[in-house]
This record gives sequence, structure tokens and C-alpha cells, in this order.
Amino acid sequence: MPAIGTNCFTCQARHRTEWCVLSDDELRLIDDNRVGRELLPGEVLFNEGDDCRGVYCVESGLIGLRKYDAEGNSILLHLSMPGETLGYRALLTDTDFKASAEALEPSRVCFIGHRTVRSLLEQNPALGLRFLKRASNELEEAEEKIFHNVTLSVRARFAHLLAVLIDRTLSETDETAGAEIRLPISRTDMASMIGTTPESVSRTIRKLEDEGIVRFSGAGGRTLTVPDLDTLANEFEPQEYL
Amino acid sequence: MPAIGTNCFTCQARHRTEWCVLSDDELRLIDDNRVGRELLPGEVLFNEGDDCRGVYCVESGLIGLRKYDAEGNSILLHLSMPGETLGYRALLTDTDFKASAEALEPSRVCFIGHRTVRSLLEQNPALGLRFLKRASNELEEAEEKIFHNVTLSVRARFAHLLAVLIDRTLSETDETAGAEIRLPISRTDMASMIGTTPESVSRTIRKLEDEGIVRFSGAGGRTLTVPDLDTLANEFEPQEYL
DNA sequence: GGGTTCGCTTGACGACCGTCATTGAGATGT
DNA sequence: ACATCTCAATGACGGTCGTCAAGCGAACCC
Repeated sequence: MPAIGTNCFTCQARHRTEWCVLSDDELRLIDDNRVGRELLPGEVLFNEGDDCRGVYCVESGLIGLRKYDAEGNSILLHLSMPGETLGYRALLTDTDFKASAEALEPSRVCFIGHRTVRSLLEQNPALGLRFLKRASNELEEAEEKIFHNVTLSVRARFAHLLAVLIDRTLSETDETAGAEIRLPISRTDMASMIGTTPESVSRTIRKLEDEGIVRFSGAGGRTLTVPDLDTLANEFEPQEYL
Repeated sequence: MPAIGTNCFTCQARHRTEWCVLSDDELRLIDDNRVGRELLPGEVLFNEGDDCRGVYCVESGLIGLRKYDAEGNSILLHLSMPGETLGYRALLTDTDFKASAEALEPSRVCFIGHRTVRSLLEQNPALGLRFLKRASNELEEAEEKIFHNVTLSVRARFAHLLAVLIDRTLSETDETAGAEIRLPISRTDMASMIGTTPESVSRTIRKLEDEGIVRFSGAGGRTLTVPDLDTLANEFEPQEYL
């Protein structure tokens, strides 16, 4: 992995972060106090229960947030893309981390100590409001997820997950018709994201493939091809007959 | 219902709200611009999709936040107690309401226009940080709920719900042993909160009663008696064997 | 008072989905 | 090349839980 964005000013994710409301001087404060780190897939950034010494800003790659149940099974709660800052909640509520963070792809992450963050929050009120918007959006997502888990079938939830994953990775390059992406996560992780088992995911994949809605290929069946995104969307958006 | 707390300074819920960080002058600004309203059970405060003209602060009673699916079934997402402020998310993200709010008990609520809120947020940064803490806590709750829905059985989720409801209404009056409360919501609503059906709730109640863990009595079976709270807790907290 | 409505309960049935076990494919290391 | 490991796929089985239907009680309204 090349050493991209060696500082906050040239960071490719800069405009997507909450820090974009800061002045150059304020940003310099972060840049002087950050600690960069590279993670390989599987490496953990922090664990549930660790106490929070600062926040982590994702520069590149993909970070997964997990919780573990009593038997050691993990639930993948959230995927953090470049530009996202992790740990701000624990920092603000003065509690330990409520989930574990683990790299899912080779990633670059910067650590920013809690003293730095707090002093910035105090001197620039706009920063707090930015984080508040982030939290509000995440809350909306979480409630929608709860809603979906309750009202939709495994098949509909899986279709929705695929649509979200596609949307996330294709963001700009709008192909109106179809899409082909490389899945960043395993069957097991996808299963946990929609509250089911890997077996059910496999079976659901089979059915969707038989109906020509999706195609899984490549190493580990991780290349996803969707000929028509609308057909996929029909699986979780009950068509309105107004 | 008596006309309690006729202004923000004497409001009984004052110290539980985010506004408690405001100066007297700032609080007066709210007091001058608020509009009080009383709601009877079933009355709606706002609907999903309405655009947000300000926030609502619960003074007394109980407000339920719901989402409706395509067939008109409702999912009860959250219970808002006195001191909670509703609508701050929609206000901050400049979107419409993502859920409907409805009184579950006779309630008193104050409306505060968005201009007032925004000017306070600008002039007192501490207010934004308070709301950020609120959002962080709600997010933590939401993620735990997702986690529970996935990993726990209907029985465990229901036991957990009962424990939460008891904890909420008894807050201060700590009886270590048992508890008796009046349930504020119907079977159907309880079912939707834990992602199941009223029938399954009834059957679960039956089993828990047969085992002597809980007792439902009174009008509509809405008086809940729990002889031993620890026994109830065992249903959703797998006892650790170190 | 009788009819209506609404919510709770209970039973029967069955489908969906979770559990367990087996097989196979691909990657990695010696 | 072979062994090993991990992950995906698939089949068999069973249980939980959702669906449908009927019965019941309380509250409400003409």
C-alpha cells in the first residue's frame, strides 16, 4: 500500500470527515498530534470494553465494527468507510468502547488523542454540531435497521444489504443499469449483518441466482454481478400501486 | 391533569433535559417562545414525513415513537419519558420526521420553534454537546437492540423488555426484591418492540406465569408483578460461570 | 339492554429458518 | 505434491415462531 496522504491537508478523505469545518490552524493541531497506523485484514484497532483514549479517523480501506455474544459469535454492526471517525461516542460519553473495530481490508487509520479532540470541540462549536449530525444519521440508520429486521424476510434483508454494498462502493460511477463489485465481507459476516446464519445466506443466494437476479462468481464467490438494480430493489421495496 | 410546571423554571423535568446547561437568560428565551400542549392517549404529536418546525420537550406523561410498514402495522421504536426532547435529529439534519409520535398516557409537551433552538445552539456550544451525548446514548441503545434481536430468543427479549419497563418506572424507589408496575403499553405494542407478534407474546406470558417468574393481573392484564427481579434477569443474562 | 368493537387468549397448522453434518473448492505452508 | 485449514454449498431434520381461526371479556355507543 502506497503512503498516500501523509498529512491531514493532503488526506484524500479530508472533505468527507467532520474535521472539514476546522480552520487551517485547527487542522494543523490535529496533524501535529495524530498517529498514523496501517492495518492488514483481520487486525484489530480496539476491542469492546477498551477504554477510549481518543478517536480513529479512517483514511483508506474498510473497518468493521463488531459485537460478540456469549458463545463468541460476532455480529457485524457497521462498516466504516474512509472519512469516518470512530470512537467519538465513547469519548463523549466518557465510557469504554461498545464494539470492537477490525480491519476488513488493508487500511490506513489515524489516531487522535482525546485531549486534542476535546480542546477542538471547545474552541470550535461547529465541530460538535458536525458530529451531532453524524450521530443523528447513524441513529436513523440504526432505527431503519431495527425496522427492517422486524418487518422484512431474510431474502428481502439480504437483497437490501447487497444494494447497500453496491451503492457504497460505486457511489460516484453511476451505472444506471447493472453493477459488478467485489464483496468486502464473508458470508458469515453478511449473515450476521442481517440477523441470520451463513446457511440461510447460501440458500438465499441460490434462489436469487436461479431467478437471475444476481450472480456470484470469482474467488470465494465474492464477485457480485447484478444485471438490473431495479429488479434487486423490488425485493425489498414493495412496489407501490398508487 | 393539573397544570403543573407552568413555565420552564418550575418544570419538574427541567433537570433531566438538555436545556439544563443554559443560563437563566437563555432559558427565558425558551420560556417566552414555547407553546404548551396537552395530549390524551392516542393523540398524535407529529407524523412520519411531517417536516420539522421545531422540537418537543416532554414535561409529563409518556410519548411513543412509531414507524409503520406497508400494511399499516406499527413498530414501537422508543418510549419518551418526561425530560426527553423529540425532533432534535430532524431539526439538525434538516429532514422530515422519521417516525410518528403519539401519546401513550395523558401527557404535557412543550413545542420550541426551530429558530429559537438554532440560535441557542449557536450561542451556547455546551447545548450541542449535550445533545451529542443524548444521541450517543440513543445510538448505543439502538445497537444493543439490534444485537439482542439477533442473538436472543423471543422469550429472552420479552423478559428484557419487562425488566426495562420496570426499571424505567421504578427508577428511584429501589425495591431490591420484587416489583409491581402498571404496563403503559398494549400486548401488540410490546410485541412490536421486540419484533414478534401479539400471539407469541401471549404464549410467552403464559409460560413465564406457569413458571412463577411473573404475574399479569388487573384490567387488560396490565398489572405486572415480579416476585424476584433476579430470576427475571436470568432469562436474558446468561449467568457467567467465570 | 343489546350490539359492536377492540384487544387478549388459545388452539391447530405449517413454513421458514436455525442446527448439525458432509462435501468440495481454494489458499497456504512444508 | 500433499497435508491442512478455512470458507462456501448443500442436504436432512426439527423447532420455533408466524399465520389463521375461533372464542372471550371489557368498554363503548346507540
